[in-house]
Amino acid sequence: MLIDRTIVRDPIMPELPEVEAVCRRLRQDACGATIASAHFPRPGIVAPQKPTTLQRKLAGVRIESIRRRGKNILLDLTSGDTLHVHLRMTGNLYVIPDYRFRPATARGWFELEDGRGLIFDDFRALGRIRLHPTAEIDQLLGKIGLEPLDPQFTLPAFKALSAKARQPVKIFLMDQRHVSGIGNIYAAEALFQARIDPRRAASSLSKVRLARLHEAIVSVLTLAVESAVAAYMQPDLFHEGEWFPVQVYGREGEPCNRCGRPVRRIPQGGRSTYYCGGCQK
DNA sequence: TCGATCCTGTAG
DNA sequence: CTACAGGATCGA
Repeated sequence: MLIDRTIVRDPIMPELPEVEAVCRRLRQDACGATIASAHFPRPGIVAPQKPTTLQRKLAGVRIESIRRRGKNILLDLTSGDTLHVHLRMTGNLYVIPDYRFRPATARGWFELEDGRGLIFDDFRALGRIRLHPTAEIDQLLGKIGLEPLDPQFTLPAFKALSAKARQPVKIFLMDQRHVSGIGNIYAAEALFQARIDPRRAASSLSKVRLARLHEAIVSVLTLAVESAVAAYMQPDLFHEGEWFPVQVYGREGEPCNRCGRPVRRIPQGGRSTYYCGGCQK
């Protein structure tokens, strides 16, 4: 197999800002492109659908538009179907100049009519690709919550959601049924900015804290989208960088940038939560 | 609400 | 060797 060694794309750790950056790049590179053939060397990526079914339905179809919903990437096709891609932990989706020079970690790939390749790159192979009629997509994603950067994500809407949630607020933020697109990093960062203890029940937060958290979510994600897009739109080379000034995530034991006390790591819902016990109450 | 599961890789 | 990794789903 031919292996690409010139185009290096590190895993992008996809939460909302990174997925948004991928979508913007794809709109530039893949909108209007026609799929000549589809290939799924790892059938688990499309399960429970069959690779042969997708191959049949995708051949000769044009990509009309590209949307994002939470962490989901939606490619609307001229056939009336929508290709639904979820990057999970380590996935990436991008176009390369020649489909033959794809990386060994391409778990799904599409030969485009002009010879380029649309690559679903995911070394851990946890990501998913599905094909559904466009008309059914909204229903399939119906359980997904509000877009945190949409105008509908108002403080009253956020308040109404949190009032019903007995979960710790960190778990609540990562629950895609309430607000969509927030993952482990940005949940921790928003809570730090809002100075809220991640262990507190979402429904127990005061008006003032809720307002602070709402504002923190919007400002953290807005900054992260801008930085992620700027980094990802670079044409040739992309490396994961310090595009977001991380305050607590992954900084266990290091001094808090606000009060100097060591950042803590605790398990929550089977994941790590990072926070400062000194200034997050 | 927990743990297992899907995978591969790295750090300790 | 074990623990952990930014996600999501399933069953107990």
